[in-house]
Amino acid sequence: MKALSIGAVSRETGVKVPTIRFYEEIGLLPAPPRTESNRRTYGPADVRRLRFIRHARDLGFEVDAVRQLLALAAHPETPCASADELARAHLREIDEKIDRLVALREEVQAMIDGCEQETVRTCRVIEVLADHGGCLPGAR
Amino acid sequence: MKALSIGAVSRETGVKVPTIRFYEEIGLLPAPPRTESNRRTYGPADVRRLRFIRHARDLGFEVDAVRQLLALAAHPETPCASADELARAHLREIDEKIDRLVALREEVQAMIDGCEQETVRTCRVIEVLADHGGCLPGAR
DNA sequence: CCTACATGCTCTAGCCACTAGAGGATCAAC
DNA sequence: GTTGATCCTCTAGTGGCTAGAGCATGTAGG
Repeated sequence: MKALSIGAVSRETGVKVPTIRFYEEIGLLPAPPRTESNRRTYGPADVRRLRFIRHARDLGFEVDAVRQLLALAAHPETPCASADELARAHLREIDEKIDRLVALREEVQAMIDGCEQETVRTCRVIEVLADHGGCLPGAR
Repeated sequence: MKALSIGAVSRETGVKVPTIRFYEEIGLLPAPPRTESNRRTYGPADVRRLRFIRHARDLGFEVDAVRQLLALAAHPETPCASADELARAHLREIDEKIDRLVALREEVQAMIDGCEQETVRTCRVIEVLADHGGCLPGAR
């Protein structure tokens, strides 16, 4: 009926045209039928799928996780424990990232606070970087 | 006097051997002299520079920022305002990342909380992804 | 002195998730 | 019929490394 061009789908979903083609390439989105002149034609199901993908990506799920979530969404009768577990794992990752960033923030803030705004010779920022207290070789 | 091999420098600084070579390639670390058999030989200055680089990278400074910080560190007489500004800009970036992650965390948490652990058909995780409320096309 | 094995070298390719650009075909509107 | 938007494929680039192939050296034990 009303087949959509890739540009129309892009406007509908907010996913950029090259990204849609990329998702097709990596198998996130099925390859759609083409017109006589070789243009991709999409239907409503593709739009829904792309929106799903975009939401998951926006929430920071990795492509592999999105693939799993899509597979789960395709089987409404299965228990949702696996989707839940995916989300929980993702939450743990987010928490870890936040923790790391907060620790980092404090270190950078301390670096800035210590700086007396004179010359580089006495600059805390440079000094901290040049001789990081409590640093062990290989403690990465 | 006591020239260090790339492996020794790696152990001293905690920077992996291939990474040291990579830093040389991108011009963060000067190309060191070689032995007769073409092996890199490093001195104390290289170790200091690498440590500086590693600390800055550990603190999340991008390579370009590290380059600028190194240039500043090389001129002790210049005012440190630029180093300070680099660090402040970095702090702002960290804050933005934290804000975004915290917002994300809440959204994912809400998604998990709403899930009643039944089948995928009623799973909030899948549902939220499939139909994200308040979502505008292109609002990325 | 010989033999392992570690370490070094260069070069290429891969990771993630796209993004950018070249060079060309096709479509819609005027 | 012409302009300009959109589409196609293909290649290459981003950042910051990491991994591996295939080879040449260095070092320690026997």
